[in-house]
Amino acid sequence: MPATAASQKNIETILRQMENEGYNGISVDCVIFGFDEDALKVLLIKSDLKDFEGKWSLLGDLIDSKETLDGAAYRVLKERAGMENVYLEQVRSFGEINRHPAARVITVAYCSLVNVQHYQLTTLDNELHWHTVRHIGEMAFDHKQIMDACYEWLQKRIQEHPLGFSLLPKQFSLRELQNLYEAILGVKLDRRNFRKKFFSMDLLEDTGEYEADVPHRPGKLYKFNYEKYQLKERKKWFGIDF
Amino acid sequence: MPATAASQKNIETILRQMENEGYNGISVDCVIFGFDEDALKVLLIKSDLKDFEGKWSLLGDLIDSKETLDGAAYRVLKERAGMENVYLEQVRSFGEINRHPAARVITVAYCSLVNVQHYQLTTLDNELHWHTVRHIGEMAFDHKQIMDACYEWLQKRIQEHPLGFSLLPKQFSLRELQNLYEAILGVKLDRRNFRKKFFSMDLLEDTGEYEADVPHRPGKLYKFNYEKYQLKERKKWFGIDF
DNA sequence: CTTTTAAGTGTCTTTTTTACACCAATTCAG
DNA sequence: CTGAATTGGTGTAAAAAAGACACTTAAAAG
Repeated sequence: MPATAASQKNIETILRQMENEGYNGISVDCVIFGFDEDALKVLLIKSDLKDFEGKWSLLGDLIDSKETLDGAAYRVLKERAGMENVYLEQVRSFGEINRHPAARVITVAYCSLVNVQHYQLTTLDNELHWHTVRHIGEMAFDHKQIMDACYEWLQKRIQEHPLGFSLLPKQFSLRELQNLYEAILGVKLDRRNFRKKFFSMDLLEDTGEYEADVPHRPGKLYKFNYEKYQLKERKKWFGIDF
Repeated sequence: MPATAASQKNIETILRQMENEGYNGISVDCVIFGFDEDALKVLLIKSDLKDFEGKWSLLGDLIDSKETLDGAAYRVLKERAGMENVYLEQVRSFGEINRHPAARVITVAYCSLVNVQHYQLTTLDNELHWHTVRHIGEMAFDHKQIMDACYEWLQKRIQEHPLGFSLLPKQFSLRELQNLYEAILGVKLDRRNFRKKFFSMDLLEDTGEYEADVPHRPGKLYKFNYEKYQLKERKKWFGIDF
């Protein structure tokens, strides 16, 4: 039986047979971060393995031999969370020998950031939930370790690439943007310097509109100018520093 | 037949059988960069596959189900190049469906930097050679693409971590250090600013000795203070910029 | 109309980066 | 022995970026 994308029923059987034949399994695991109520969340699913009953795990599956790594990651996201049009990036692979109880499985971790509001989880998926990153304890497999690695990757990545805007509505206030960065980076930033920095990058476009339904002075709404960002040739800059 | 570390003779047979049974293979490939005569080199081996006769390839092998990813990478380096005590880092995985002609093989790329002088290749290994990175053309498999990705990774990595010192003798002049950075980054750097930057990091230790056998004024020799580097707590610094 | 909350703004200081030029030490060629 | 060639070693000024910091304004809630 090939190591194909398997239904959840027989995955343990497949893995055990694969193990007996001396093969390695390969899977992808998706770490989907979302942002809601000023806190960073991550999308987890109840583990379907007896060994990890009650524990939470990442969205993953074995890779089919007819799909690419990226393809498998997108498929998992669609099959297990109904998510499409999400931008995934590979973080790294994890290959400790006993990381999976049933067999030797090497996994490739993928990471993404989405707007929680854009992906209302169907109530059918009551095994699928957003968890506040700060409050997550033990997880199934080595998934805590994978999630931590992805979180560190994200903190670095978001400082160098405009990932954050996918977590915000199309139009957002600078407060929302700053809350997002503070939640992900885990620090407080100076409001004035934050604004100065973003305005100097010249990638935010004033929409002329204002926040509504806030119990205080409403802020201007901006949108991110992706075209301008694409045009800016990536600054190769050489700042040796360690 | 398990997907174990296989002798070169039957690797194609193993792969074909694995392919027939619907399994994915997993390999590691090592991109070993070295520095010699002011040029960046990479260690390549003649491909052992008929499909790629005469082409150069990275040092790689299938992963055994009883070894970790890192372990496999270190084993490959020892078995195929006789290298030990090398620091390897995982870069990322490559999983295009047809990247290997005999079967579906996903590979995890590892990267390192070594001092070419420390690893004289035995003349027995006349299939193993250092190649100037700038001059490399076509390679076997998707190994050119992997090497390019590792090269980009290296350029970024060396600006944030003191990888470069493993390519230099224990004691080195600032010119040697600068040549190294210029070779890897592919740019010319201002000599005075380069020196200022490195001295301000306070990680170079004056040995009191001087270069010898140079056809010009000899420079002071320094060594890198790894202890001091370890002590410096990693500066988590928040400089949003893209 | 008072309180609360966050929006919006500007300046000064410090740090970092960049640009740039001269004299000194050594080898080599003649 | 001398001059040419080559690289070592140094400092400063200007520009850019980062960091610290306080007050007025707009809206909502009571």
